[in-house]
Amino acid sequence: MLTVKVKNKDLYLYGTENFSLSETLDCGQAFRWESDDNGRWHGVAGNKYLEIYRDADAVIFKNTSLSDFKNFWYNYFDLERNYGEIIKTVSQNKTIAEAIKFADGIRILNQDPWEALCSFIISQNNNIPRIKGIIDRLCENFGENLGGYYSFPTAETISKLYVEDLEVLRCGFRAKYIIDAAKKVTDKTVDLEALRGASYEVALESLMQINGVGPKVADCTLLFSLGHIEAFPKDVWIKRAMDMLFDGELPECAKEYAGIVQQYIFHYSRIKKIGY
DNA sequence: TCCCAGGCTCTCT
DNA sequence: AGAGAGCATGGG
Repeated sequence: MLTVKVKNKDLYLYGTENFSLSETLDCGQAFRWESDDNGRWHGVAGNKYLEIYRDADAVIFKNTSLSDFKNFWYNYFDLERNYGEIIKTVSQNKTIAEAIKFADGIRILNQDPWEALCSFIISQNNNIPRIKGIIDRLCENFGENLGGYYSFPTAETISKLYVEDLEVLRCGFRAKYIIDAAKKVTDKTVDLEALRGASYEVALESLMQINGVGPKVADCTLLFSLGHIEAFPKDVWIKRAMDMLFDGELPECAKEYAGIVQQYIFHYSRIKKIGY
């Protein structure tokens, strides 16, 4: 049972279960969060800067109003979803139960769809430090200055640019993909918001109209921003882990929650270095 | 230095 | 329809 208190402009959230900030914010689903030496996380989402950390019995949202929490962060951190129940269901499989022991506090973020799409286009054939650097430069050069931090630039803003304009990002061959995505999102060739209610198959096909968007990038967008938790992004780690642990096929009890289970297995496979 | 990074496109069978 | 090269860039 979640309860909330506001003290001195900060919001205290009590009663959270299965909510680890580090497991959630540092598992490769979002690229704009950093932690400091004290284990406090700070980042930008929804044009808002947030500092967030945990003390003995609360998750503390610094300088956050009740309305910002209710209208934005509650959904962003997927606090409505009962992860305990999902873990119970998918733990019918012993291997999944074992994997979850290593990170039972992962939550799937509900990010802005355009930001997720653009970020995962940048992520292809790339590594996390560089992905973060490119996204930082994207926001600093084309986002809005919100007072020491920058918003993620809108698709409309990017749609008006040329490949040469993106040279400051040093993102290589991905620049043309970013611009194609921005154009198709802006002119509603790909109507991102409409994909929330679309079937998984329709949504996947729609996203893959974009040059540079294949199954992996499309699945990440669907999972991390559009509420399609049945999406199952398949990267090199997951492919190896799936072959080793499940002979390539997800157990029946996990299929409804494939995307969430994917995160548990991804985390587990990297800790255990499965396939190496 | 050289290898590779949470892929995708293009080309060639 | 399946396999493999090439892609921009820079961190380790």
